[in-house]
Amino acid sequence: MARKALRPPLREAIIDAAIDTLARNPGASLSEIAARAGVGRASLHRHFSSRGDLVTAITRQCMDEIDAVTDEAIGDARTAEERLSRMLEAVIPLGDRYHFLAGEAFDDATLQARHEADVEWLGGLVDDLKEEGAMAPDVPRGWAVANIDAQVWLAWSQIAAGKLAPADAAGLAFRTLLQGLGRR
Amino acid sequence: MARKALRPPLREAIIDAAIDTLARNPGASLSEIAARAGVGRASLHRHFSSRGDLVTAITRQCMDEIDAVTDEAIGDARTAEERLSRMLEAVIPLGDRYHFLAGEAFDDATLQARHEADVEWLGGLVDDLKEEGAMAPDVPRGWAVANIDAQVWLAWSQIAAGKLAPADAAGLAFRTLLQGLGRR
DNA sequence: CTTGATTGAGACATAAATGTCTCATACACT
DNA sequence: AGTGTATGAGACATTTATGTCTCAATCAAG
Repeated sequence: MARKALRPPLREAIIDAAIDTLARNPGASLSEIAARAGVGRASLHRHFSSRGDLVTAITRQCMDEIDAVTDEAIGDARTAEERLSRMLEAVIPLGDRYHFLAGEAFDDATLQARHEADVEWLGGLVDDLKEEGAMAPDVPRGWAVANIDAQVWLAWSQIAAGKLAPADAAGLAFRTLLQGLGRR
Repeated sequence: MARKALRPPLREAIIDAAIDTLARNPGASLSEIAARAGVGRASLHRHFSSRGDLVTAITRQCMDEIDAVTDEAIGDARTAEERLSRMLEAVIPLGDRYHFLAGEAFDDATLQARHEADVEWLGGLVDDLKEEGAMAPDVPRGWAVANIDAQVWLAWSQIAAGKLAPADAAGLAFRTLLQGLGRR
């Protein structure tokens, strides 16, 4: 036996290449993606019937990675503040793999629901932060959630542009979220 | 006389339509843009020889608007903090017209230079904020600049999504920048 | 070695966007 | 009314991306 799971490391290669390529250029062609994966374009179509299929697959893959990484990073955090900090440290380095998700319209209903669940998870974190007193209670929930997202992708893009040391990124994002750029 | 300047309000209509359309979907076709402008596709090509031409034109237009609006808003501001506040109030409402500029690769050298000048202007504002003590001196300049940009487009997108009242947006962005989301 | 499945290369048809062109119409100006 | 310009509609060729198909080569398992 041992068929389905072990045979094609090629599918993974294509997904990786697609993530890399589409992150740089969301409009990249399947030829580009196949070339980057070192794979014939026909073989790409053997694994993903359409472009939409591929996009759905990499979206799912990215969500899996993010969920896994954050779950693992947050495991032993005792406070919401700590959870936020750990989450930033874990997720920011993944920016180059998933920031293309921003603004992506989820045609797949499952992914749409999952994304909403992720947003809701962030909302819960915001609620907890407020309860702990780490976040001001009058900050709109949606604003806080959107800001957390924005800081993650901002930190990543600064790293990618060589303007920020990877080691400093998470701390800076954390501080900016909770204290802003102001003095003290 | 009175020829060149007064005749074609059509060029403006196309530019407006292009800004609207491309803001929603950066990959929109010229047909879509022409249709939204209520103009034949051929007429679009009479005013803009290529897609690149059009993009350059709307980029310039957006930059003009932003510069004009901020200059006017900032006129009588006495402190850097006040300049930041006024700038946010003035620019955020324009978000739907120019946020597509983010991540746009400037093929035109003039626009590239102009963009860099705008970034540098923001950098100067950051410097002044630090001198005034409104911003912590150890915040990296690039981080602060990127954050200001991010707050603008974040505020706009929250407004566009109906999650934030336009009247609250600038204040929230200002507060988030200087005090963060933290308590007090 | 033989068998079967997977791959790469490339041909092929289709669809869509782009840019050019023509022509009849509408409009502004005289 | 007469003239000239700008427009809208649409035909046209070109390019590019996409998806399907075929065929020979490769590779793994028996």
